[in-house]
Amino acid sequence: MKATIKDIAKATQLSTATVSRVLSRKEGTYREETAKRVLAAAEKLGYRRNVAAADLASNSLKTIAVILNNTQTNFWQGILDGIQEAALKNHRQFIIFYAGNNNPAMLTQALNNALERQIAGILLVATKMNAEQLAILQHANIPYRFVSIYDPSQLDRTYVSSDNVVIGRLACQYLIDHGHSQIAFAGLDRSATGRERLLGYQQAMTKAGLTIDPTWILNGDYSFENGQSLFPQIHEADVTAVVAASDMIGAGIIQAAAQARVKVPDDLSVISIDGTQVCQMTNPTLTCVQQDFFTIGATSLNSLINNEQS
Amino acid sequence: MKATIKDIAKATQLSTATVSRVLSRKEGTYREETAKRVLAAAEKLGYRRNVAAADLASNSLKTIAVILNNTQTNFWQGILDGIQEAALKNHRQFIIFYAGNNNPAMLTQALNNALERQIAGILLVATKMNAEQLAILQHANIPYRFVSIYDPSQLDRTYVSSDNVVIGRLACQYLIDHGHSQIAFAGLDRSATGRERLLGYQQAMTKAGLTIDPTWILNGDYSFENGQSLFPQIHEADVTAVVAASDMIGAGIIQAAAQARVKVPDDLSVISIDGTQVCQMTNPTLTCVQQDFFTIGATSLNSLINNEQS
DNA sequence: ACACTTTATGTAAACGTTTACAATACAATT
DNA sequence: AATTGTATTGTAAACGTTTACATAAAGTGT
Repeated sequence: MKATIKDIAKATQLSTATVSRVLSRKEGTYREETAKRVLAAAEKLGYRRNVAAADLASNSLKTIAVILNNTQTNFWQGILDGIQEAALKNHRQFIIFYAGNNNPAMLTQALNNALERQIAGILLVATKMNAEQLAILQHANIPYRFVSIYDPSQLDRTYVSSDNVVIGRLACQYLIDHGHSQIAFAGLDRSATGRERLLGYQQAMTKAGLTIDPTWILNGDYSFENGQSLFPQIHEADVTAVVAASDMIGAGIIQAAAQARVKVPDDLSVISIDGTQVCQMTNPTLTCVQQDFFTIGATSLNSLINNEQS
Repeated sequence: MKATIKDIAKATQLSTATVSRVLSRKEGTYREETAKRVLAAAEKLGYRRNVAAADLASNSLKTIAVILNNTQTNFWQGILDGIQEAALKNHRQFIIFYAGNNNPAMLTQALNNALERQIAGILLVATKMNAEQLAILQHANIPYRFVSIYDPSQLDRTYVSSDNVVIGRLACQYLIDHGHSQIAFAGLDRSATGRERLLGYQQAMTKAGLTIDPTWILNGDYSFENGQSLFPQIHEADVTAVVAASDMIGAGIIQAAAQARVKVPDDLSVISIDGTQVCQMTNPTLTCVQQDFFTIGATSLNSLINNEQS
């Protein structure tokens, strides 16, 4: 039988109101000595606050929900660390709902589970939504942010990500600067994220006076396997270099290249986008355009709570 | 203003009790036709269940908390997928609390946050606890399981993991079978997990009539960087092969070996423990003893809910 | 026609907090 | 001495559900 504030009230001969005030630190509404008695009793009884009851009573939503989609790529950690730091600074708690591995049914479920809780807002990490899910989200009338991956249908300020046009441009420019003129772009998905990176790539090519062969653009899903499976097409295409849409894509390409005895970077240069630890694990190591996932995570949380009314 | 069952009751001219019964599917207590009316009204009003209130009223704890420690290794995904599948089968929800990157303060916080919610039990993924945290956990009088990494202080049945002795033995035996007799063991931490794997390694060596030089045992923390930094010691030690305590350790060793122009596997054989995707990203790819993370995750959840009274 | 069972619904208390408002005690001011 | 103000505590309603118990209506068997 768990101890409640009533038990503490009884033990200290105080009212539950006073106990509550002490326990939720409503400073200036109680005497130091009273606080000591209450805290001592709480400690002794092994009291633990019941957030559900508290939220229900106060009708104030403090908790942030994070929906985590298990993409094959691995940058959650940085994003979560950023979210955590920002949450700490703002005295917010966040809880994570797992949406499985790009599984629409699980995502719907995670979304519903989150919305059934008393929640101040939702952060969607690496999440792609279908129309139905988007409708649920918008209907809920709760602030949300797409983090790192987002869709073109999103309005202003509902997503937080790197500047993907710049990223695409930087990656491509790096290869151009190293003397390449036939450059593929591999592993893009059809989200706005993918499209913008592609745009950056196109800008860099155009600015350098280079033309792009349509066979150089290879769609995908950011995964390692996808990188491996795209390699033959890259190899056949008439290119000397490739921008990989993620580290995982890059690693997959490098691995498949090694298998096919194609030398990287001599026969094929690879640059990837993300900058996770994966870049150091391949042989040769991957050159990359780095995303600051920590900042993306922190920014998304801040943006969410500074604009909760939205 | 969110819709509540009261609103639905008003709209349908029914009592909140009946609405509640329909909404929580207490079959056989209402007519089909009533259910239709209720559901229609719920839909129309955009009703969403308030889990907090429901849990509070029913006093039944359904939600499982998962505490996720961000180790440098990357097997969460498999474990989470396993937990998710088991949760689905048992009609349970789970929510994840992030404990940061091996950060004791964050872990304490995550633990407290979890305990403040209405929670049926706790799954601790890759979590190492200090005495204070363990005391909190045990004091809470809630069932829990350590998943994959656990401490020797844990009692029977409070952890779910691979058979780490067997894993250590298998890894070592593989190398022995391939003709090695001087075998190092690198990257072990001081948890029971680490110790048991070491024991398995020792068993295999002893059984093969081989003696172990103390300099062959290298402690660590399962991380990629740790693998890289251990390489010089492995190189200096008089060994032809090494068991890496994790894929990350293995990848680190391989990378450092490549840098040092030591040929793997000709000059140094490496076998790793885990079997994550990382094994395919190195060059050469890593041979490994595979852990079934999915099953570990699923088993841990099942074990938890089948023994909740504990 | 009777008692008895079954089915469907309603009434109201309970869960553990928070908080508006009321009440008290005491000090300071006039 | 009466008044006002301030600091501290208490009273009780409210949050959105669930559920034991009560009730009513309809069906069953004799």
